[in-house]
Amino acid sequence: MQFSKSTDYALHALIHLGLPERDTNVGIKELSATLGVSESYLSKIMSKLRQDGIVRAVPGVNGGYELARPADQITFLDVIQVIEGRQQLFECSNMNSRQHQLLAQEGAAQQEQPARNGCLVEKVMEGAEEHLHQYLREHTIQTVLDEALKHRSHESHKK
Amino acid sequence: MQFSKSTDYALHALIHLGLPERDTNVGIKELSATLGVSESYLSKIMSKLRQDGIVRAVPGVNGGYELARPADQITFLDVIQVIEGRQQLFECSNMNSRQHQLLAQEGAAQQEQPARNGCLVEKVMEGAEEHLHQYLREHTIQTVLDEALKHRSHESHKK
DNA sequence: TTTATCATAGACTTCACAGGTCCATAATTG
DNA sequence: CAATTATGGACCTGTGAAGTCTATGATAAA
Repeated sequence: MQFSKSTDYALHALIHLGLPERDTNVGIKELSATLGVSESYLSKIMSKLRQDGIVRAVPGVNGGYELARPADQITFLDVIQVIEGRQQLFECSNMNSRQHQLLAQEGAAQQEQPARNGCLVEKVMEGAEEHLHQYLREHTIQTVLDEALKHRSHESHKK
Repeated sequence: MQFSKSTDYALHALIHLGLPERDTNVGIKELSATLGVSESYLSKIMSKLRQDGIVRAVPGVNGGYELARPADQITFLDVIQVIEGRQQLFECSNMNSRQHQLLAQEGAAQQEQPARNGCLVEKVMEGAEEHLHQYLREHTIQTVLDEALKHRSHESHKK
């Protein structure tokens, strides 16, 4: 149960694109050199980000990538869902086991409750996932940029 | 990024052990029949739970498993960490990339800040993980049992 | 219009691990 | 002792993460 390295690379790449000093397009060479990942592998990740409208890409000389929208409108959840997919964190694998039938016995016997209300374990997990998502929606690429710049200015202030 | 099926099985097995009607030990046969999983596979999961002190096991005739402590003291987090391991949700894979050096440049230049404060992306993720864990600590096997029994009594009340 | 530069997409490889089976062994009770 | 139950290890298989390589397509500068 861990986020993939691709998610790591994607987030770091987006942060690089969001740094204020560089307003022009950033090529895959610079990105891969900065992150320490191969160009070919990082390319696929960037492609995914482009397909989902997180970044824009222009080919040709002086081409490269740039953020498709302001850094404070790219949430951690956005990035994670693009790379990891949108499958839910937990999925009950045996909804017609004897256990689930037992836990819903009365309703089924009298046909009063035709809508099988799903797995109780799954419900708890859905709550957990929603909590997690809420947090990840509140944190954006800009959040990290702010933190980085705060450190910098704090250091240069001490000087 | 999904919890494994083993976690699913473990949680459902613990719920079965926590049901009030059965006070005696529950064998692997009954468990596997109830959950719809093979005995051999479920055995290994139960062994893990035993090694971590979640359940007790007694071999021999009329042996089986029982909860090692009250159901309200077995949290979802406990179970998940036993099965999935205790590795963190996110780990920055290239802490000495050019990007991290750039984001910590001033401090390094003047040697005033020898302690490299970790990756900023990782920090956000650690916050997310802590949120998730908090939720998972607040939900126990008893939480699900209560929910299940509430449904039952609600149904029989309508009758 | 050619050419160098860049992104894109697909095929392919490697490796680790989830998911699962099977068997031999040990412990317990009647 | 014998039947029953849990434990541990060896083993198999499929899938997906992680990564490389190559051919193709788009673009801008010369």
